[in-house]
Amino acid sequence: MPNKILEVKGINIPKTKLGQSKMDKLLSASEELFAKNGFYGTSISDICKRAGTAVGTFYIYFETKTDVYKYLMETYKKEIKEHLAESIRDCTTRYERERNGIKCFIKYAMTKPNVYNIIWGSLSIDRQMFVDYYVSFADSYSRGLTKDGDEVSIGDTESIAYMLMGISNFLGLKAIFKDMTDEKIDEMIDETVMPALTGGILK
Amino acid sequence: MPNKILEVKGINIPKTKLGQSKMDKLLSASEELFAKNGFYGTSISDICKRAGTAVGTFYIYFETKTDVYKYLMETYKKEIKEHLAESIRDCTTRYERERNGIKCFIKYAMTKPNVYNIIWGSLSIDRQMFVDYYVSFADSYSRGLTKDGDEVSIGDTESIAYMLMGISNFLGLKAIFKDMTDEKIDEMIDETVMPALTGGILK
DNA sequence: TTTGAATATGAATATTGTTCATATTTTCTA
DNA sequence: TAGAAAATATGAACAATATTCATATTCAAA
Repeated sequence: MPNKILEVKGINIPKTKLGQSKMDKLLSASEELFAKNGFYGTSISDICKRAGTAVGTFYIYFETKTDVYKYLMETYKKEIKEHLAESIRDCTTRYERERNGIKCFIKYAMTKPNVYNIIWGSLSIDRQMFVDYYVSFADSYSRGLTKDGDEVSIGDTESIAYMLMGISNFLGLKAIFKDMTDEKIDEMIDETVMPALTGGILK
Repeated sequence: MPNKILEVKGINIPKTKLGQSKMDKLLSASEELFAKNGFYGTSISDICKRAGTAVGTFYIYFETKTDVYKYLMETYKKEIKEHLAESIRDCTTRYERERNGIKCFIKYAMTKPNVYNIIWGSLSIDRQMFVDYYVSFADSYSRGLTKDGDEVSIGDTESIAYMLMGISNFLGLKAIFKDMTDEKIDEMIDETVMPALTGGILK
């Protein structure tokens, strides 16, 4: 649950203990209700009811309903980047970085299936948010791949980055659809995905 | 624009010329407005204004606003499957089928950038629609790969299918973000993507 | 303790998705 | 072709929603 409050446009950071507590409750309630009923299946009054606040309180901290959404997306983005950085910290080869990164991403997605709702759903809510998210992600990825250039297939690094992002994201989807366990995920990555990444998906 | 009317739950197919003309206009208006302003940025009265009908007319053909969305998604699904089938019809190797399939998908996405809005956005609107779409897509893909098993990397075919779907989808995203020309797309596939698919993304 | 800033509140407003009673058009039958 | 039945068109009315705002309460610093 969110405890460190991020600075995001459309968000008014509270300045007192009372305010922080109310905002925290509003954020948790939003996250839970968005996960259960979706963005548009959740009304502000639903959120406020669960958070134990009046509707007006919501609008002290969030300028619009979309802004809570943006805030949650920013939270996930930050969490994913931190998890990924941590997961590849001690790796010495690109192979290891990819293996750990993919496993990490999928396992994160499993604990928060809501990431897809939030990130992909942003296309319906605020296209620019969606574009910024993936462009920024592809940029970091691309830089990393360029550094490890001698361990990566020839060609345009940015395209390779998009390919790898696509692989992680869709394997995450599969894991969610099939409700895979951590063991099943490891098995999939070690026995199918990594061999395909090194030996080629097509023979 | 939609001319052959699909049978979809929530849709009432018109039985007269007048009805068909009205429904066509409502569908075109919906498609254009969803593309420009998104599903939730478009109101029924917006759609009806543009289509030149009364609001009540909308509800003769569509039970809810979400049902127009479902209808458009069904249309795209059908179109994509047809385009893909056509693009790989004369191929003799898996390599050719993948190359043509990926190019075809990306170019289709370029002509209708709205596909992502519709298909990925469906996560926010009707999760089951989204799941059904990709599960059914993965199933077909998987069956195709199994048939060509000797040309495909070892391991679980279904996982490979998800990897390849991820690759196509994210390269399509890149093409849209960067507004790539057909030539640039061909270049990307031929010089970066196909070598990575056969030689391995990681060395 | 005092005082201004921060916060809380929920009734009021404008907009939306949806319904429905009524009017018109189309199709089919006699 | 007449005319009845089915299909379609219409927009005012309704319930639910996101957002605003005037007022009341609480907080934090002096």
